[in-house]
Amino acid sequence: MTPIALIARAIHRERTKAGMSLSALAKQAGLAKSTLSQLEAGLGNPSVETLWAIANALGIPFSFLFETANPETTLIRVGEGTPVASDSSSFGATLLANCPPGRRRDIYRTEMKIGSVRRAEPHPQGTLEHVFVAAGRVRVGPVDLTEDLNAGDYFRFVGDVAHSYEALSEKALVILIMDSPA
Amino acid sequence: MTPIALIARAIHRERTKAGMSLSALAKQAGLAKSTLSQLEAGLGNPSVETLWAIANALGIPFSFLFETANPETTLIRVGEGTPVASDSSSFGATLLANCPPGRRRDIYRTEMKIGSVRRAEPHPQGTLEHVFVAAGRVRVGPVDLTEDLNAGDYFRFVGDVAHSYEALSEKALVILIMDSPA
DNA sequence: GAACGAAGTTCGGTAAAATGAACGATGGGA
DNA sequence: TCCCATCGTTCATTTTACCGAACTTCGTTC
Repeated sequence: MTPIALIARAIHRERTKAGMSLSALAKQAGLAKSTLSQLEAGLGNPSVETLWAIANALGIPFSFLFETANPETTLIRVGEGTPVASDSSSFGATLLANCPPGRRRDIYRTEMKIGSVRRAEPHPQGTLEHVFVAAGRVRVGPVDLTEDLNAGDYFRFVGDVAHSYEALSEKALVILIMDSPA
Repeated sequence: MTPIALIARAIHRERTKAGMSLSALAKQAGLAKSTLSQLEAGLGNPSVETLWAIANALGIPFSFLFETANPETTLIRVGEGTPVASDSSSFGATLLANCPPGRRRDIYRTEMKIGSVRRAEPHPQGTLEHVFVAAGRVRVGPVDLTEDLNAGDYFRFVGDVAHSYEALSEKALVILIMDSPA
């Protein structure tokens, strides 16, 4: 896979995922339409600055443009889960998720305020999302399978279907781990 | 951090790590020495093909050139970190750590009480520990480089040296992500 | 049906990235 | 000491990525 084809597809994928037109993205990124058009066509050979502008306009991390791209959910409430053996009673650990080979896990801190729902378009096939609520209350999950989580709860669900995030308390802080095929 | 400076450092870091001279890398990658020289100097604005050639010549995955990858410790306080742009002001996300290929990340929830220090023996070479404080205050890190963290803080450090965990508040809840070579 | 706006695709001009040769600096080896 | 290989940098030239405007489609509206 040539890197240009990779990026061409990534740009197109992320753009459509974001629901933006080519013209709109070009304007947002401060690029010429023609530039974007050629990039998505797999022609051209974009520079770093160009890619940076695109990633910014799309609201995605820079590295997303280079990604090649069990449908079960797991919910572990505070106090649930099997503890990992520890010598000290003042130190209890619970394994929430072990990492299968051939996967990558990107870690995000996400702050949410009450009143708006963030709908996320499906991520690439095989993506999992691990959500840990640090503070506040949130409602997250696949659109028809959302869970209400309190501080300390852990929830895992598939990210390759439409899903949503919503703060139920005034503010909420969650750790989001995007788990995708390597 | 401008992406060009990021890449400039990444190229230099990976090249020296590989023990290659600038000239040798240029020849191997099929680029002009001058091109590489300027790139490492933080001038220039490389194209994808140029970066691809460099990554290939270095024998590293393409994405390595975009990593913040200081294998040392990284501390991101609440409110710090470069946010991922979002259309919604009520939803802010920060990328704390992207996942390099060939690594596994196990996720733990850890509860700590005040009064005892947990000393951890070194883990296998190459292990990283990601610590996110959900509640309370903790002191963690390599024994001579501990950091005091408040709720919401994120801290990453190498786990292949002796390190310790200690709760500074009555209770503390942290998410621990053990990041080890696959 | 004509008129309009927004979609994405070509096409010359220009700023700039990549080249290749020349440069001074450094370090062995004969 | 001299020679010469190799290091990384600098500079004129060539190549090309990006821009802006013109163009083609495709829906929508009057």
